Amino acid sequence: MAKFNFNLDTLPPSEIREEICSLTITQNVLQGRWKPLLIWYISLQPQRFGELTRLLPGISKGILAKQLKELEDDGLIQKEIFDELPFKVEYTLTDLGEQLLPVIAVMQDWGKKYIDSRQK
Amino acid sequence: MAKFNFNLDTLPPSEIREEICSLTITQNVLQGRWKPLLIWYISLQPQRFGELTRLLPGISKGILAKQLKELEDDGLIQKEIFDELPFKVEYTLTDLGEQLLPVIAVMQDWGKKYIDSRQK
DNA sequence: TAAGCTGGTCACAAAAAAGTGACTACTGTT
DNA sequence: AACAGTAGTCACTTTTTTGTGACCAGCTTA
Repeated sequence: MAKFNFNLDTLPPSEIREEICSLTITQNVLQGRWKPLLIWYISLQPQRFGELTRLLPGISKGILAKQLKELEDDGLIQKEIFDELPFKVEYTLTDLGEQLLPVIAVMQDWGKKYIDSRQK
Repeated sequence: MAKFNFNLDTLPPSEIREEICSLTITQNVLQGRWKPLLIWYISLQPQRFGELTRLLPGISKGILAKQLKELEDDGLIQKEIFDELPFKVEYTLTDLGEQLLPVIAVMQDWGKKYIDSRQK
């Protein structure tokens, strides 16, 4: 069953529907405990699978592989396999992934405001 | 057990830690299937409980009450009870909640880019 | 030869999130 | 008197997400 996230009985105007859809899409793409951090780390420099397990404490290989796969399927990151021995893999942001960086940046800005507001 | 989301054995520099923390805070505050939409609807105009159940198709009263409560506890929205009869309740954004609107806006911008990228 | 590195997959268990339906208590309408 | 609307709460079930530990195959180092 499709999730429209708006009421089909009293259909909102199309510009409202568009805002709801675009917001929900971004939310879904970022849904996952490690995804925002993964995108941010990969934006700093291309990252390898093993390096990400070291950067993120407590992440399991299973969920790391799964969330990387989902980010790849959503077109945010790409995977490059180097056939050197021992072989290695590098994850980098796609253009679409780069375009997501403003979202990460404003999230960080707001997080700092939140911390400030709690320290008063 | 606290979730630092960074590696305590090889502690990253403090400016990196700060970015990780602020990003994770914002992520946690927005975590919940309906929260971004709730914030957006409330930013359009003060909203009542019943109106929100009508705007959001399929949301249950239980989860709506829970997510509103969490947003209130996090200081993003405030609840005003009017003692008229029949009594009514209105939810509005706090200052901190208003400051979150840029996050919602860039999420919507990116969602539109994502839709465009998929239509090619 | 054994252990450690590379980057994973898989089945299962645990935890977290979300949904369901009944119930509350008050007022206004029919 | 019965039903609708106000805004919820509560116990329970279902669904989704995350974590756990074993396993794989090829290579390097001690």
